[in-house]
Amino acid sequence: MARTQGSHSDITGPRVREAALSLFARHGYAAVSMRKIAAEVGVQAGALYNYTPDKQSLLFDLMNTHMQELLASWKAQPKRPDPLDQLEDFTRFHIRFHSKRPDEVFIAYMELRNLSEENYRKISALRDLYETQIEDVFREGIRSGVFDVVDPKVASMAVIAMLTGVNTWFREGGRLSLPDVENLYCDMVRRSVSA
Amino acid sequence: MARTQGSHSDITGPRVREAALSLFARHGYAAVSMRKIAAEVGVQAGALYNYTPDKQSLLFDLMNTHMQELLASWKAQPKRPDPLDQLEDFTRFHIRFHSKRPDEVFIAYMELRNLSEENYRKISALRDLYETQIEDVFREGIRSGVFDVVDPKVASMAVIAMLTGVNTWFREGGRLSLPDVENLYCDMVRRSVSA
DNA sequence: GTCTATATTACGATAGAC
DNA sequence: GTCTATCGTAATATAGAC
Repeated sequence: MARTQGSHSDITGPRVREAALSLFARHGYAAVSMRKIAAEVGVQAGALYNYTPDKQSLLFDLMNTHMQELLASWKAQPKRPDPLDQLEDFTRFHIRFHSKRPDEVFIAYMELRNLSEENYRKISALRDLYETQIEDVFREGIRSGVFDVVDPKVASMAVIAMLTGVNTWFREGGRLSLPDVENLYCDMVRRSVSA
Repeated sequence: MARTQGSHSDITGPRVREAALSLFARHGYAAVSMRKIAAEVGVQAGALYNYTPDKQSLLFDLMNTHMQELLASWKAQPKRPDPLDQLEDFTRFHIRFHSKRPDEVFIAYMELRNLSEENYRKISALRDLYETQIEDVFREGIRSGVFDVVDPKVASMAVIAMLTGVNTWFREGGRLSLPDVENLYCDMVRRSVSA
């Protein structure tokens, strides 16, 4: 782990972010010191400040990058016309995207309160934007009559909570494969809101 | 807040727990110092150690009490014979119990990683016990044919995640009353698993 | 039972040498 | 770009006076 002197700006930068991601996810932002991040990277604590102005920015960058990628990924998906298909697509997308990034997801949900006020507002806005993606699907499906949903906002929160919960128990190589899980949740989600 | 000297063992004890509960929920276990808890109670930091051997025990006590009360409360409920009714009862119970204790719930979900290994095992066992309560309902309903559920374990995790998610957005006095929310979730939960 | 005082350790961040 | 060294602050926990 320990290294002697040398210049590695192009390598160290990403490694700082990776180390922070992993340590924040495992122990929590408040419990992880800059010294520990530095030790994981293999540099001294002072060297980290070549890559981030402070610890708070490190946290914000991780959460912001995650949320931006989440939104961009969803918007890049081909959109099928039937709201029932859109709901299935969202379900599979959400499970797949989140299961591939357990650390990012964990941080995005657990460390909101450790953001500065301004940073919190920015991340919250991105979360709201993501929630309206599925909310809009519900509204469209209510209008067209394929969904029997009284409150699209509540339905959105319920479905997202249910899907995000997969990350708390699913492990690759366990009893169920990821496609198995996707199919089970597609079934439950569709039935919970179908007319 | 600050007080002069005096003996208040019967009052201070609960106040220490209350202060820790509120502060841990708002800022996170790792971000809250014993000094801040003491300040909230109105004593000096050293005085806290009359009521807890250390900070870790304070966290464990809060989580353990919460989980014990959760299990005892559910088991004290009258049990109706039909699994469909049991599912509705569980849904209403879970939402009601959790919405009344937002701080305890928040800590129970967010601070697992700050428990010592031994304490983590104890809390985990209590969580498993709670999860099997609804899992057993599903198994019974599958046998009797009222549920169409392929995997009762997955269905349990899905339903619990969905219900616990209510705490992230529901606020008393908002657009919806708690009975409104209960009804909406009862509907979704029942339909997601019914034959 | 609570206080003051303190031992010991660690924190985030910065300065200046190389 | 990274190092060593350090500033100023705050952490958990304990000791002994009242």
